[in-house]
Amino acid sequence: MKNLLKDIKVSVNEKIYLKDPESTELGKRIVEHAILLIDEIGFENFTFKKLGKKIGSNESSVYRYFENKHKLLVYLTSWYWGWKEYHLVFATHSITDPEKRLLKAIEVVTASVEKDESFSHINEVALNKIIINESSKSFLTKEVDTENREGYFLVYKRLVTRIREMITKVNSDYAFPGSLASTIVDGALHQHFIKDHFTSITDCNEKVSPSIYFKDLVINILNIKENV
Amino acid sequence: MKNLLKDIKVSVNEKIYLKDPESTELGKRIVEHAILLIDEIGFENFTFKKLGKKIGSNESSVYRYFENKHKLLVYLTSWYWGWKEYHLVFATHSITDPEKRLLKAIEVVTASVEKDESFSHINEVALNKIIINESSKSFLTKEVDTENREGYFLVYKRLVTRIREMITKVNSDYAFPGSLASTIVDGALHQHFIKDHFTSITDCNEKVSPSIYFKDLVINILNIKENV
DNA sequence: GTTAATTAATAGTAAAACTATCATTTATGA
DNA sequence: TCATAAATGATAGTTTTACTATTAATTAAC
Repeated sequence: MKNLLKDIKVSVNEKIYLKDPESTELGKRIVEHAILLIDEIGFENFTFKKLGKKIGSNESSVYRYFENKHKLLVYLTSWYWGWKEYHLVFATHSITDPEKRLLKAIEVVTASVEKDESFSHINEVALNKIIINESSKSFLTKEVDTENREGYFLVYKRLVTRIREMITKVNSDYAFPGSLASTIVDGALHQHFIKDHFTSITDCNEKVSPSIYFKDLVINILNIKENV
Repeated sequence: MKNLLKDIKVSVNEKIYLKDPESTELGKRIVEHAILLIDEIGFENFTFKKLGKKIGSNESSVYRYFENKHKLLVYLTSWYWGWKEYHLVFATHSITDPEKRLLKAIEVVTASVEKDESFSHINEVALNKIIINESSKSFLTKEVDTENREGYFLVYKRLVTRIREMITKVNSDYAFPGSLASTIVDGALHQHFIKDHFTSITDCNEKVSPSIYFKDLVINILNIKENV
């Protein structure tokens, strides 16, 4: 699977960038080091000036690829969810049993990225940390409705929709498949965050992953039989 | 209940502010209009200069109460969760049946604030909108561990802990009471957000509230009998 | 009614978040 | 391979943010 995924280009909505960073060497360096720098100093402290310095390039050059750092964050989250979607599709397409399929899907979307799969220039481990710590800032803005209309969050919504459909396949009587699917995706990021920072309010830790918690949750809610 | 709650002072960790805004008229005006202004223009666009102008006062005066706008946000979220905690305690303390108690607690923490209860100078409807849209920014920072050690998030964690304990009372065999409690509190905010902005990925709407979804979820997970 | 505390007004700084211009390097294709 | 276009780099400049410092004016307290 790793090899198959290696050569896939994750496609991101063209409106998010001014110039496709995948189209040039500089663009790739910008994305590569933006990920490392945001992970290192946090999104609030991240600036294009610092990024320019880090890649031995210029602030103004970065501005030719992304309007501002918010758009860059939207780009990174969109890329991440697109990448997760590929993993999900690959990991589940050969599974015919709906229950097994759903559980595998949950495993994929709730799992944290442990080692860099070297998908081109992108460090997925660092990117995953950014998604946990920063991604909600990409939509928690006053511009969310305009940007949503422009399609900035399509990949994310499509991923949630895929899980919703799998839930419905398992139990068509369940009344809240969409809410459950969005709770799993958002909730997993939240559990990952609090297991690292607010340990007292979660049961997740090194041994019990958010995956285990959410699979158990879904098994209970949808009345999946034990021997799946 | 409304009258009882009216005279309670929600206490916020002293380290969060430089000078207690509840102690002076100006302080109250700062908090009152900060809530309205952040709700209006969003946290990113909010500045102490704009707030000073709005209250006919000075930027420098605001700085005497709060170090910066981040601390002000921490203050507001802490106040909100303290206020919610009072509601939860009042609404549940007379209920002896653990299952009914838990469901009432979930109702309280997942419900959106529909009308201003006029708790002194604070507009709870606007504040609730801020909690939905901005509150996660208060802990999604590089300083989260330091600030957590200083007790900035104690009220929030205590509220989650109360729900965790209620869950355990209902079903002591359930393995993830903490994760479930935190999922409910965080997940409810998320459902409120997406029902307003990403309608395609939720089943919540004007008729189906996040409360209904989460109560059903908990009933299923903890095997609560129907006639509660 | 004096003194202390609080608030208001003003000014100033450093950095962020850009925009604009022009020089230089690199790529393309006739 | 030379000319031209495109991309990048360097520099400078603007506005706004996020403060700090100082002093003046109010208000409160004893």
